[in-house]
Amino acid sequence: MATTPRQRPERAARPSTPSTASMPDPSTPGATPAAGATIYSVAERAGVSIATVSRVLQGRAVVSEATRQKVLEAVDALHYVPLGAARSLAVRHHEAYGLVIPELTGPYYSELLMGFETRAAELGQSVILLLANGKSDVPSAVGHLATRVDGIAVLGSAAVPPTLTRALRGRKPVVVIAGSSSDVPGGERVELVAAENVHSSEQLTAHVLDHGRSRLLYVGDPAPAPDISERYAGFVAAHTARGLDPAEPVRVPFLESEGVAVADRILSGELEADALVCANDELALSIMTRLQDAGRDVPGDIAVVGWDDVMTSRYVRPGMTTVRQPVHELGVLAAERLHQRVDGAAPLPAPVVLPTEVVLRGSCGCATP
Amino acid sequence: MATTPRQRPERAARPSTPSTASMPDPSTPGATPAAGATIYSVAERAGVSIATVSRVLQGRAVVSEATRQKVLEAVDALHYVPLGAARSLAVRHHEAYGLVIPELTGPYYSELLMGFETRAAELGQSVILLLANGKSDVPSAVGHLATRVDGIAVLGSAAVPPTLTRALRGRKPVVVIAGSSSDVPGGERVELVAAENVHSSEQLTAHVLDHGRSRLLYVGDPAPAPDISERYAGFVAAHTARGLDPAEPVRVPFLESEGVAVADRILSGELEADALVCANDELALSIMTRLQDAGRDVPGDIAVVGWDDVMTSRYVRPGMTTVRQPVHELGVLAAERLHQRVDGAAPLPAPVVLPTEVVLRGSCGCATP
DNA sequence: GGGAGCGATGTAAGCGCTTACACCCCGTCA
DNA sequence: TGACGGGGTGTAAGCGCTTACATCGCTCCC
Repeated sequence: MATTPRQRPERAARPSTPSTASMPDPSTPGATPAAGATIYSVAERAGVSIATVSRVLQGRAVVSEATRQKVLEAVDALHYVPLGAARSLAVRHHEAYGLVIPELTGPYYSELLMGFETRAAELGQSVILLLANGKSDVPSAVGHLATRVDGIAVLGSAAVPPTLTRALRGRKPVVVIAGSSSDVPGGERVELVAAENVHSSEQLTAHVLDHGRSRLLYVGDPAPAPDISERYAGFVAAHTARGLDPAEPVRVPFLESEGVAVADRILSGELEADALVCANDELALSIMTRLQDAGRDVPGDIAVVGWDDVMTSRYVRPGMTTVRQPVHELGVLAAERLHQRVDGAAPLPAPVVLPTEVVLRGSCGCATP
Repeated sequence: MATTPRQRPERAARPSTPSTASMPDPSTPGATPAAGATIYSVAERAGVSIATVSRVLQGRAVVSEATRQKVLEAVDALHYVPLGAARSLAVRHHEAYGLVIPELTGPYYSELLMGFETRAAELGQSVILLLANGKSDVPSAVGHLATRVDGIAVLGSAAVPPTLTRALRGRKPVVVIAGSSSDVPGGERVELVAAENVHSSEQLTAHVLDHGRSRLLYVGDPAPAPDISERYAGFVAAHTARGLDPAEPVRVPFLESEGVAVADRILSGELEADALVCANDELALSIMTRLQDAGRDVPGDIAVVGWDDVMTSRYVRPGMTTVRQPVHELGVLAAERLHQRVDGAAPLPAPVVLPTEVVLRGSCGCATP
């Protein structure tokens, strides 16, 4: 065998830890080295330089078939697993995108995440997930995330955007999902993707009005979430269009328990309505069930509609009338935009808005079950 | 200003790209550098060495308050975002764990993921998510994941385990969630965490039998998923314990549409039963709804029970009798174990099994709504 | 008054990759 | 027959951090 030049001539001998006799000597031939193999050990074993090993592994440079085989064998024999961090450092890309969402209850976030992950994976990017709820210091968590990704997608409702830009310092491309432009203060490197809200909410509200209902209540708090306030705007618009006076929203958090409370306020007469337009399906479902359990007829006595089209909305009777959002596509789009941006594309000047679809079932008064 | 020694004396001048005039000169004072600030620029601006900057940022070494302030100011002024990859390389830890699950439909995976992410975040670790379904080459995806994490948690049903160990080459700690020991071939660095299945399934089945039912069917395919086959084992055990003959499982995939098909086979008389023990709630719910829509009485004519206790199971009437699993805890536990293992702990020799809880509602024949 | 001791900081050696560039060896062609 | 070209490989310079170790002033105490 030709004298292989030391691959890393100056490399000091590993600081010899006063090794106990029980530690197997990594250099023992045949023994699996306790610590991971590196590109150096692979190169040495294959009798080539580290550059060649890298070329084989990256697969984007010409290497003779014989050499390739030698390298692959060495990789296999040594159980070589490359160190991603070293590659990232060298190529100056993390090859990962961050996704920040509040939590993962209900199908909305899951769908979004699946879309995002799927597209990211296709693009060869890993996904690092950050759940904002329950974190005491979200900005610093996002800051830490920024440390390890090439771009970040954030849900508008994640309560991050205001502080986000500061945390990121405009350093990385950011895509805000289902947020409003008001979330983008400096806004240079931030862009928006969202599902349509105002129009479909107006449409849904108009539909309920068409059923002859006149005292509609909007249930859910528009304040914190931009998409909810857009939906309320649609609710208002539908009223205004017919010269009606929209009621103030019934501001409650999006919790099943809150829905029950709202239903109780209706049952007690505190709240009066013949139709409820709810900010999401969870709310709508818990209200409807409570009303029914108390003997009220839905939609006979009171109509109830929701938003999101969760699975349960198909199963309850009457079926819940609601609005389906292209959530999966939203996730795909976010990943896609991030990729473009990392590739050097300029941020889109205007938000991308995906269309939604009103799903009519029985709870609004339609004849469908 | 004292002559600051060049921080990186030998550092060659950046290979001057034949820069077009349109590119702003990064060195222009006041201008935000186009490329990210590094620890060097921060050190230079603060008039200290990079070591000091690092110390301030890591916060675990004594630095005088004055110096700390100078550094923090520089960090702020330059919008410095550290490069995680460089840190990872230096500290020789990715500070991230991988989680491999099939997909994200239903609350099961979401809960698991939330538990995992929560605990991982507490431990200062990022979570890289990999959805196995839809990936054409899962082993290579897992291999790539292994490149960037210190340990991996995999769902037993993710169809990964058989190939997983090979992909990882025993290089990283692995925790298999809700898998069976048979998933662990070489098994050296792999350990298992799971929810109890056999006993609670036996208990649930016995409960249904106690309602006076005698012709029970098990719906769902035990073959691919270890947890499902354990549940079927419990079904069998309950029968055997009373000298009854358990029916062969009705092997169908876990899809709503399949549930509808099963219901149709019952309605047509092809399948005969007075109680259905379903592998999960999705199946149970779609079957029950279909039967009801066709005029059958549940539980009068036929009882239906599920597994998982999804949200819908609380909303349907009758409520779905089911089994609640400590899914969140499973996620927490997986992250916890991974952390221990990365810390040097030995793999647990025996699987950790968390208890589950039978939730009785009306669909089994109980008086509860 | 001159160490010893210590807090604060700087120096420099890596961490394990990627890749520009140099080089070598042959086959070709003028 | 020698210049040329090009495929295949090696050399070495980073990528941006962390951290062991060296250094530098001080204060403190004998």
